[in-house]
Amino acid sequence: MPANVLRIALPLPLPRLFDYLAPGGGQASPTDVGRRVRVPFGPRELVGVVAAAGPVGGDAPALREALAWLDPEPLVHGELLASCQWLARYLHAPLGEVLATALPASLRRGEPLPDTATWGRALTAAGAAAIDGLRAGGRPRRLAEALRDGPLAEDLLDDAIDGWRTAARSLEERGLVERVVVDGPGSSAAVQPGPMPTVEQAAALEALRAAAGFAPVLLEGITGSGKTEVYLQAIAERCLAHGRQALVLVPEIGLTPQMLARFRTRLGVPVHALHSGLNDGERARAWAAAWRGEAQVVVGTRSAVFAPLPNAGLIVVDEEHDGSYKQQDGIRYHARDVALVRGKALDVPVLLGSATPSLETLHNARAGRHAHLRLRTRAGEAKPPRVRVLDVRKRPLQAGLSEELLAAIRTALDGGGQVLVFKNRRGYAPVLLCHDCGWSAACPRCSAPERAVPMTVHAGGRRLQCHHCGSRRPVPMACPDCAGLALQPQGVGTERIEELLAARFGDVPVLRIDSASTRRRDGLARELAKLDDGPGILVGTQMLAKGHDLPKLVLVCVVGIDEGLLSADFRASEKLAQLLVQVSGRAGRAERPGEVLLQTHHPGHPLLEVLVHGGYRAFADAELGQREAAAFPPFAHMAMLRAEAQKTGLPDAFLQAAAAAFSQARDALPAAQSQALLIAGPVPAPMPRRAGMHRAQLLLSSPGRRALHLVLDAVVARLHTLPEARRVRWSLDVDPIDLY
DNA sequence: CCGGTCGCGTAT
DNA sequence: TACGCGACCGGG
Repeated sequence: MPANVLRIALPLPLPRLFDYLAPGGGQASPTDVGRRVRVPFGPRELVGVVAAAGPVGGDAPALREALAWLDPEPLVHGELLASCQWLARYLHAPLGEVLATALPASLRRGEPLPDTATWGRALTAAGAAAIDGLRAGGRPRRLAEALRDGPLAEDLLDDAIDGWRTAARSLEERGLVERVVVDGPGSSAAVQPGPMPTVEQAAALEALRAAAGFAPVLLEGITGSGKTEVYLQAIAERCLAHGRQALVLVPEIGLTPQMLARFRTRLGVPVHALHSGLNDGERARAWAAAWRGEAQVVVGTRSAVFAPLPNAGLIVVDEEHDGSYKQQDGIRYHARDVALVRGKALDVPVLLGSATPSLETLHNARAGRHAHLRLRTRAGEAKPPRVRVLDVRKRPLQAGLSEELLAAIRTALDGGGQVLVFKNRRGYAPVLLCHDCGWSAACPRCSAPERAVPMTVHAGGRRLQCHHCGSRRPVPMACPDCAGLALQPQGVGTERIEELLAARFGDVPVLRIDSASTRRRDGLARELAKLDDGPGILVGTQMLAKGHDLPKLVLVCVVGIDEGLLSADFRASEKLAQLLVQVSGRAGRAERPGEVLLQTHHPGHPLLEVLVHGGYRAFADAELGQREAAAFPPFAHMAMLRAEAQKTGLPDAFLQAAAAAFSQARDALPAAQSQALLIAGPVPAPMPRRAGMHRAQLLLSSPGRRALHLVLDAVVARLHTLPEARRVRWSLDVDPIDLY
């Protein structure tokens, strides 16, 4: 009988650890905790992380031996392992799955922690002498000239010269260029000084300076007030001056390049990016650089919250209200909340920045759990935009745009300005309707008998597309029901607005921004470059609400907010208010004040009234009052159990069994907690069918977190063993954002 | 989750 | 009598 075993977390949806003997007949020791191992698992092999090592109980089953160590020393250890363990408990998810989410793909697969040297190119002596001999304007010449002042990192060359690798290869063959190790990604020789802090920025920095150890801080600053300046200063003071690491989370890939560039030029140290635009190798390298403590500044999107920080000094969560921080599948963590947990474990301040803080964060600030710093004035000359609500009831609309709106666009363009038009519907038209018989195109995989899901018309009216499952087909020539030829696109999407604006304002560029154009690295920046400095129009969905500065933007038109005003989801108003404020903030960042037009059929809607006259704060106050009255988050804590299956009835059967288990666990609570904990459902999901699956859900809600988690603790392990669980795909979402 | 096995129904 | 598919099961 072995003295010690390895207790290993494996990436499986099974809520337990698996015991193995150490590889090669070696000893298992507590110092192995955090090392990855390759283990046999049934007929296959998996990569796991040692979660514990120690003696095993007397009647242990025959254990298998792990195959091989993958790390010479612990990889996920100390604070990072503890935070992952906390997260696994909080989400009621297996540790192995949390660790798999936390690790970059290549490390999850078992590859070694990569080398972190940054490679670049340098001119050889022969190369320096040969520059003038290279064909002027050619790529090799441009590359050689770029390297004239010294070696450059590969990622900087990526930014500077398209297709430089081919040119480099030919120059390398001729001995003119060589591959060398350089300083680090984007380390900039010349550090640009920042502007003088405003009075408010100085006050915020002073407050941050006073923070010792863990301190959650809400930095509420209107658009243009210079939150980023505060981040930069705080990083310089708290981290760089003391050789400590800063982690900066940003919402989306779209704004990462600009933010990175600013951090690089201002901080003068290597800034490591961690976002979805990187390939596996790049990601693992950035993670490794953080692990080794070499990366002083890590800027990344959601998953970067799992970057190891052996020498942490500060965590920043920019635009903390942003929905992209919540992972919506697999391990459903919220990066802002994980950042707070890590900040506490690391004993460093966590700076949550936003112009429109989430109600959760505002609530925490009011309860005194977070410090609350404000930036109320725009830095420099910039003036806040004028916001006007356009009542379009009974007005004629073209592609959903009123004459008044079109006139305002004309005026803005004539003044040399740029215009942004928002519409929260992609595609040409949201519905294809037969004018003869009333048939409309519905997605066969997402429609249920009780609820037809329309397919959206795309490609200028030639293609149908389902926004829920992605299926596509051509628009039929004739109506499938009555064979009539009167098929008409109904409603308005961004494509149709683009079509109208292009026809109406043929003298200026009209750019439609969609997910295709922004998917590529720097895609959005490239598209926006087409506008240049001249007048022009941008059309897009809310993805345009953030990112890239547009200094020439003088007019923002928001159309189609009426759906948001009427939505049943309790978070819809919060999201809409945040969107409207963020969008409005994009207008008039330069010397001229911008204008925002909100086109609506509900000009008197309380949300618009409060927002336009009182601003986001007034809205948030009112909304928090309503949430409290209705016992919704942040005044209640929720967990959503979702299930789906090909066969109808199975999700409901599973959730019925789960509801019974929850109800039993609830009865074991003290009476006060028991009565306050609500079990709602099972009910069909708001989309009862999606991509061919039948879906249902069960919602738990409790005023106290304690009671909710006691019940989850008691029940979740049992859910895995329910016979009904085997016949469905189910998931648990603690603190769900969307209740669908 | 994943791969393996078992049992049933239909094709041969 | 072969094989394809779904249901079910165990994994250390």
